Amino acid sequence: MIQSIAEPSSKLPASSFSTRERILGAAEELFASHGFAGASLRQVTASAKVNLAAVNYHFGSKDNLIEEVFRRRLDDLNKRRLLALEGARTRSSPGIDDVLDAFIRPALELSISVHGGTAFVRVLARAFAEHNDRLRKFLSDNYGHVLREFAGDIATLLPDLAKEELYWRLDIISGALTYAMTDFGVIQRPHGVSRDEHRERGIQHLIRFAVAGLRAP
Amino acid sequence: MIQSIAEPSSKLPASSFSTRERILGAAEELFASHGFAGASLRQVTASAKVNLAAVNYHFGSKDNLIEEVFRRRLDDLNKRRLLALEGARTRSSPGIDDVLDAFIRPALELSISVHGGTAFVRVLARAFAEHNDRLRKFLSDNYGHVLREFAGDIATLLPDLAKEELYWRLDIISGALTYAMTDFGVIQRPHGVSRDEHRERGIQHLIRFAVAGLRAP
DNA sequence: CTAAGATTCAAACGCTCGTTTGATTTTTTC
DNA sequence: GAAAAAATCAAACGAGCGTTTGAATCTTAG
Repeated sequence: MIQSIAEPSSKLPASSFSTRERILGAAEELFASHGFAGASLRQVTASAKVNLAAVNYHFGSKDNLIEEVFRRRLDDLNKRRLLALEGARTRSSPGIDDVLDAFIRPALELSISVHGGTAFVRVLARAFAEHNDRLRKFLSDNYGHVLREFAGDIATLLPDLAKEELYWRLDIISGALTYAMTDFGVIQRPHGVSRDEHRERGIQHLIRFAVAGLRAP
Repeated sequence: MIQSIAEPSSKLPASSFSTRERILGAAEELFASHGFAGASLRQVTASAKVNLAAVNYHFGSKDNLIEEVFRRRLDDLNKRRLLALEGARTRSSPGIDDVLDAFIRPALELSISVHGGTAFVRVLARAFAEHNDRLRKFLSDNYGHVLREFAGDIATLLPDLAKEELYWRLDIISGALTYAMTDFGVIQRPHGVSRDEHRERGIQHLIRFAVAGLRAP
């Protein structure tokens, strides 16, 4: 019979785990390059080298698979961001750049160090473009409290900045960060510079830019 | 017989013009909300109240229709941006904010004053998320020279800023601008503030943020 | 007015989509 | 090692996809 979908983390036989993970990895890659509607389950299962019916068996539907692709990465990203923020707080006198770094660096590390992370960041950017209400609510639930946490810390560091203004600027930074991490831009990667190095440079530029923007009069 | 697709601007009977425009408008709206793969030609033609075959008759294919949706708006946007830049140049002593305004304001005006402009901006954001090579080449062809024009002016205003750094920052601004204009963000529109007013405020914040970011040490 | 051309239309084409089914194989449990 | 449960599989389902066709209708020009 079909196993419970409601508790995906309940103890699963090791054999099924492999199939599940293979599907998630292939889906992440294909959603990144073709979009949610553009990537078919036949492409996904072929790439994952599993049977077509495995998706509906393990996830119930394509929509649930999409959601699971997000959950797997976002849970981890949020934990790392909050951990990095804790680290910045315990520093002697943390500056705005420290807080911003705690926000940006985990996303950078995800995008370069985690296998499949590059694809996931592109999936995330697609999610922003989707005005799909279900997806937005899901992201807001998994994302909103982290943003508020960071906003609180920056607010105490910039006491003269109006709350509304601060939220606007953090929102702009989020957009620019998403954009910067996905190689959307027109900037060509120079010869002799690796893809990871190129992205690292982009983030350095972004942090400098963002700090100055936050401090704007 | 089927008319030439190669010259869409050649004199067309007025009657066909109406059908063409209705298709473009409906496609723009549906591509914005469901994506290029997610919106079907049957949805488009139903929304436009034209026959299904009209799309292939007037545009040849779905891909050509997508391209035409971009061309219609981008030609105009680019003209307005370069015109605004000309205006800034003839000013007595134009500052960075004047140049940035010339870049951002036409996009803002498109998104609030032009019928369908809001939808188009969302379509544009989707195009960024698509790594579709054909689309990227098309956008680069229609967009690259304008970006270079603005970069040149800002470079003379910030002579100490390295070329590479400048291009990075302009790229970040482009991403943030696209993001800001599409209501991607998490900021809720306050009660009593119209949608247009809300977007106008966002742009004001963006310009202030961007000017400070460009001037970053 | 009439012939020619441009446009619209209903219908169908072959294809791929997400999902379901029921049998079969593998794994777990006692 | 046999019964139960979980997982995999090939095959098919109806639906929707982009595109094509050929006839019908409308518009234009001589």
